[in-house]
Amino acid sequence: MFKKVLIADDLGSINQGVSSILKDLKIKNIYKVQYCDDAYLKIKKAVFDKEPFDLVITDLSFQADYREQTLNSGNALIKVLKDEYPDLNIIAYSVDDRIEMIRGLNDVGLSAFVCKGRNGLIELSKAIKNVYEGKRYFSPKVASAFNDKSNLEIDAYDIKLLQNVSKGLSQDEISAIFKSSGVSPSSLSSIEKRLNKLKIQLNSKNTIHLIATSKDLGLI
Amino acid sequence: MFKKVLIADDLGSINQGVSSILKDLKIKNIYKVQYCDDAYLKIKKAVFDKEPFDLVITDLSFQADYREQTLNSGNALIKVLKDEYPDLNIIAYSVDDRIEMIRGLNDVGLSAFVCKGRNGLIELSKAIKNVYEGKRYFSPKVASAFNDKSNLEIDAYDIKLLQNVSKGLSQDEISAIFKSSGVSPSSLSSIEKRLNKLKIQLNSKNTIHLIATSKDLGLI
DNA sequence: ACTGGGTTTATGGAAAACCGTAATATTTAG
DNA sequence: CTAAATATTACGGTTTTCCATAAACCCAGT
Repeated sequence: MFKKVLIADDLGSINQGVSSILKDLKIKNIYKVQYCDDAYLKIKKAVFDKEPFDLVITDLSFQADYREQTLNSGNALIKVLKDEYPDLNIIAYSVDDRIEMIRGLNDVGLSAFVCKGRNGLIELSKAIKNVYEGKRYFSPKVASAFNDKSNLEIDAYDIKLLQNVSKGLSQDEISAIFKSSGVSPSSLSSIEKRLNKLKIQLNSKNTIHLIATSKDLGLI
Repeated sequence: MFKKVLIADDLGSINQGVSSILKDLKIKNIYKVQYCDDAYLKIKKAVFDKEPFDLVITDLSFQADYREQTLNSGNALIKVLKDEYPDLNIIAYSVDDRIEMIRGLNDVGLSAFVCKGRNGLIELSKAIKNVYEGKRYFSPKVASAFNDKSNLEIDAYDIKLLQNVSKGLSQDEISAIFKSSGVSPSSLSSIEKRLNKLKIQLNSKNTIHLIATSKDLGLI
């Protein structure tokens, strides 16, 4: 198992149980930092000292405070690290699962992306094991953003539509609701078309299947 | 918040982060036991000493080993405890979410039932807070078994049916599959009828809604 | 063997979803 | 401003789901 791991997270009380997870995995050398710059420097120094980190687990969003920072987000940290140390294993561990946030990361060679909150710790543990075996891991919620060949662009409208469908409303009813609440497009035809697009993107056989996979992906 | 809590779980490495959860909640006196009998005795003694436990968190399944036990499951422990100390707060924390396993518990006055694995820790934390406020908490996966007025009798057949539906198969296709694999009933008509029954039980408007709620409940 | 009660299956009509195509708006580019 | 591209809406035909009713089957108990 990994021997030397760095955790970068601005929350002082490192999230529920991450430490215990690492301990369960028999990882002895655990280092924690609360700033991206610190993480970068610590990693750089470790390489210089010929005792590099095996694994870095980092949050994405770091609160800004009085300390002036060069790297002000996990994204930035990841990019610069992957640039300098392409072989370094990095796991993003974030509450943020918005497609926008994530998208910039899907080609930097992240080893894993785990969503906090949901299954967080269990998934993190699984992720670490996978990464140790040379595999990658992505939380179901965001797996599509990384794995899917199709750059699925699912926007707020799609989500709203899926939610309404999943509540058991007929496409006709949804059309009426959209019309009365000024959401566009609102015609039955457009709704059909949009659902079709989603079916193709999430390759689902029918609307039921679409809702099921949307649930699995955590889209709704 | 609760002051004195007992955790009963046969796994030596008390599950990922339960301790940290309790610490986060500022609970100071945490006791752990690995056998139901020990739990029972410890609770009895605490009452005798006039320092009773505020809360008991127990697993349901305990591995049998060389030690002869009077109480050999969390269910048994819970029942005997609730019998002697009706006001004691008990939270079941288990991987087991099978209806059969749970059913015996829905009238003993359990304070909460949290499923491990899923959201486990977050839910446990929420459950503890709820219980402290005098409310009860049940993981979505099993909520139906406790909350629903309707004794929903959803059997293996129903699950299989729902799974097939959620995979996007038409009722016709499912009928064909059931016929060829010797599952009964298999006619399209019976499948329709069964889905109707499920829709009523889970009060869903249509099949899509049914699948969505089944997903939410963790039935599939 | 007969009967009655349940379950499984069959049937038919209405509603909704499905799917392709075409018409109409709306936006974009030159 | 006009033409092209794109988005939205409309429409028709097919399939599937939905819903009610009825027939066939299975299985005790008499």
